[in-house]
Amino acid sequence: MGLKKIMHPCKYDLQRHPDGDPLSSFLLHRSAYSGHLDFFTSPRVKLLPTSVEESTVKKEDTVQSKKQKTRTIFSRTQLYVLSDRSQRQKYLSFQQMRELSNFLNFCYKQVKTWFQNQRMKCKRQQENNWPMNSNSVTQNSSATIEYLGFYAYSQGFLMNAFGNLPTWSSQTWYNPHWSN
DNA sequence: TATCCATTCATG
DNA sequence: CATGAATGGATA
Repeated sequence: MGLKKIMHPCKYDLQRHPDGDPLSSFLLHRSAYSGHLDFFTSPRVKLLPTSVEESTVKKEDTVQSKKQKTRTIFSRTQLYVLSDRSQRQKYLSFQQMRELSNFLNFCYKQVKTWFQNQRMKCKRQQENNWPMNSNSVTQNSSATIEYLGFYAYSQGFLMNAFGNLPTWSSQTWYNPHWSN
């Protein structure tokens, strides 16, 4: 009727990770976490040590309560998993994306969007005759191994081998709104 | 349905 | 200002 399309409530919602990334904590624990791991020493890593946590502050009550597009800041771990996957596989199917989103704890839509943007970015670089130097992400990282092994990703099974998920399992900071 | 693409717009 | 997540339209 009068309403063309219901605005999804998930659209303009504050979309920040309360925590930098639970994933990394988990991964750190899983791997030989000796003191401080350099972990993701991606060449493109920007200096944001506490930034992640700082970024958490959302402008919730700012007067600018207009339709602000929220730009999600993915944690380095999440980005790593995403890039790693994108390098192997350019296109994922629903299932794969859903599984991935499930693992990373954000919705399918976000994964899809990320992959899309990633493809465009990649394309850009090729068109610009980029030197194609440094391989972006570090080739090998325990993260991938852990991540693959833990979730038996290739198998298509979504089960955690350890049974007990840390507090961050989901629900704490998972927005049901975004599961679109 | 998803993807491509230009564009918007929040962040650093 | 550059990067990049998210949007909307066009298209298959």
